[in-house]
Amino acid sequence: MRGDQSGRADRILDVAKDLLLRWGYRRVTIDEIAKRAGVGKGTIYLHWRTREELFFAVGAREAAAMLDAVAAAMRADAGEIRLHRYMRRFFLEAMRRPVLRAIFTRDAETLDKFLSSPARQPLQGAKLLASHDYLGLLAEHGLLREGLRPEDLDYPLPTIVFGFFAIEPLLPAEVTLGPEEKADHLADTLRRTFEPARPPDCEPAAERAAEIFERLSREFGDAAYGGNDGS
Amino acid sequence: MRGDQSGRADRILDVAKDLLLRWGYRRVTIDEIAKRAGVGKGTIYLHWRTREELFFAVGAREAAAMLDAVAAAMRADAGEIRLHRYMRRFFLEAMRRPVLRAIFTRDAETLDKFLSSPARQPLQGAKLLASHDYLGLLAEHGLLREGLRPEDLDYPLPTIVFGFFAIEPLLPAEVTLGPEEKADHLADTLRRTFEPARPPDCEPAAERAAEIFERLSREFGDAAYGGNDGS
DNA sequence: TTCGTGACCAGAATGCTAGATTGGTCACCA
DNA sequence: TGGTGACCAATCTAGCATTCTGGTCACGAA
Repeated sequence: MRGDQSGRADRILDVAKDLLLRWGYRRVTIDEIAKRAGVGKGTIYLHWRTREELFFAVGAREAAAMLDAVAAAMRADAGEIRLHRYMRRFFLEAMRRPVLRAIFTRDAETLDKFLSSPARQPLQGAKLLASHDYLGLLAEHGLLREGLRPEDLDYPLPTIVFGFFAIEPLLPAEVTLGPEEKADHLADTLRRTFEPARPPDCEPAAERAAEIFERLSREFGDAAYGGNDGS
Repeated sequence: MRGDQSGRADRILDVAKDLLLRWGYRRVTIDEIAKRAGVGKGTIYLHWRTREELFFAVGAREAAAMLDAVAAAMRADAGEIRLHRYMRRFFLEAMRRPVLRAIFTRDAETLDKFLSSPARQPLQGAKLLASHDYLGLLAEHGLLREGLRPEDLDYPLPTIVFGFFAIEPLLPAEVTLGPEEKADHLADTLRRTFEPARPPDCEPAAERAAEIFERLSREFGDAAYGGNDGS
C-alpha cells in the first residue's frame, strides 16, 4: 500500500507544483488540486495536515532532487566537494528548477504569503545551504582557509550566496550574463574568500561529503511526504 | 534669497525625514509636512515637482552627507580609498543613518511603495555604490587584482554588497554580530575577491579619489534641492 | 513684479457590507 | 479501513459611498 500512497502523493505534488508555477500560491485551491489529481479533497489531508504543509512538500521534494544531483556529482568527481564547486552547482541547480528559483529569489508573484510563512523557513535556512557537518568535513581536510572554523562562515557564507539569488529580480535588462557566468562569479568569490590557495586532495573526503548530502536529501524527502504516511 | 530658500528647503526636508522615519512613507502627507515646516503647501511645490521627488531629496541629502564623510576619511588616510576599506565605511555609514538603512535594507514598513518607485533608482544604483571613475582609478593604480578591469566588477560587486544589506531583515535573532563585525566580513570578502595580495601605495591616488566622491556628493546635493531653485 | 498661500478639484485610497470562496472536518460509504 | 465530498466557519472579494490627498492656480502681500 505504501507504493500506492507514495504514487498518489507524488501525483498530488505534481499537480500542486504545476498550478503553483502557473497561477501562484494564492490562486491555487485544495479543491482544484484534488480534482486534477483525481482524488477527494479529504485524501489530501490524509497526507498533509494543512495547505501550507502541502506546498512546503512541493519545495522539499525539489530540494531533495537537487541534493541528489549534488551528491551524485561529488561521487563522480571528488573535486566537486570544494565549497565553491558545490555552491556553483547549488546555484545552477536551484536556478534551473522553477520552484526552487522562486523560493531562493523570493519571487513574490509566485509565492505570495508563502514567502513569510514559517513552513518555508527550513527550505532556505542555512542548513540546506551548507550544513555544519559538511563545513566541518571541509575544515578537517584542509579545504577551508587556514584558521577558518566552520562557524566563522555562519554569517558571511549565506549572506554572499543570498545576494546572488536575491539580486535576480532587481537586475536591469542590460545585464546579459547567463546563469553559468553568474555561478562562476559566485564560485570565484567563495573560493578566494574561504578556501586555501593550494587545495589538498579531495578524494579522502568525497565519500563522506556525498553521504552528508544524501542524508540531507533523505530528510527533505521524508519531510515532503508528510508525517501522516508512517510505516 | 538663495540662503533663505536653501534654509527653507532644509527645514522641509528635516520634517519629511522625521515623519518618514516615524510614520512610514504611506502615512506622511504633504499637508502635514507643510504645517509642521510652517509653510504653505504650495511652497513645497516650489521646491519639488512631486511628492516622490521630495522624498527622493530626503534620501539624496543623506547620501550626500555620507559621501562627504567618505571623502573626508580618504583625505585623512589614503588607505581608505582601497575598495574594501571604502565599502566597509559605506556599509557602516549607511547602516547608522536611518533613512539610508531603510533604503538599502529595503525596509518595506518604512518605504512602502517608495521602494518600487522609479525616483528611488539612482539612490541604490551601482553609480552610488562604486562609480566607474572610482573603479578606473583603482585599476590605474594597481589597487585591483591583476587583470581585473573595472567593468568586471559591474555584476559581482553590487551583488555581494547587496547581499549584506538585504539579508539584514532576515537575520535570525541568534545572530549577535554588531555592525562593525558585519562590515569586517564584507570588507574581508571584497579584499580577497577583488584586491591584489600586495597592495601598492595609495597616496598617489588619494586626492583624485576624494575628488570623485566629493563630486558625487555635490551631484546628490544638487538633486536633493530640486531643479526649481535655479541660479 | 515676485513670492507665497490655501481653497479647490479630480482621482485615489479607505471603510463597509453582502455575498462568494475556500481550508479543513467528519459522518458515511464502498 | 481507506477514501470521499457535503458541510461549516472564517476569510476573502466586489462594489459602492465617503473621505482623503497630491497637485494646481487665482489671488493677495510685500
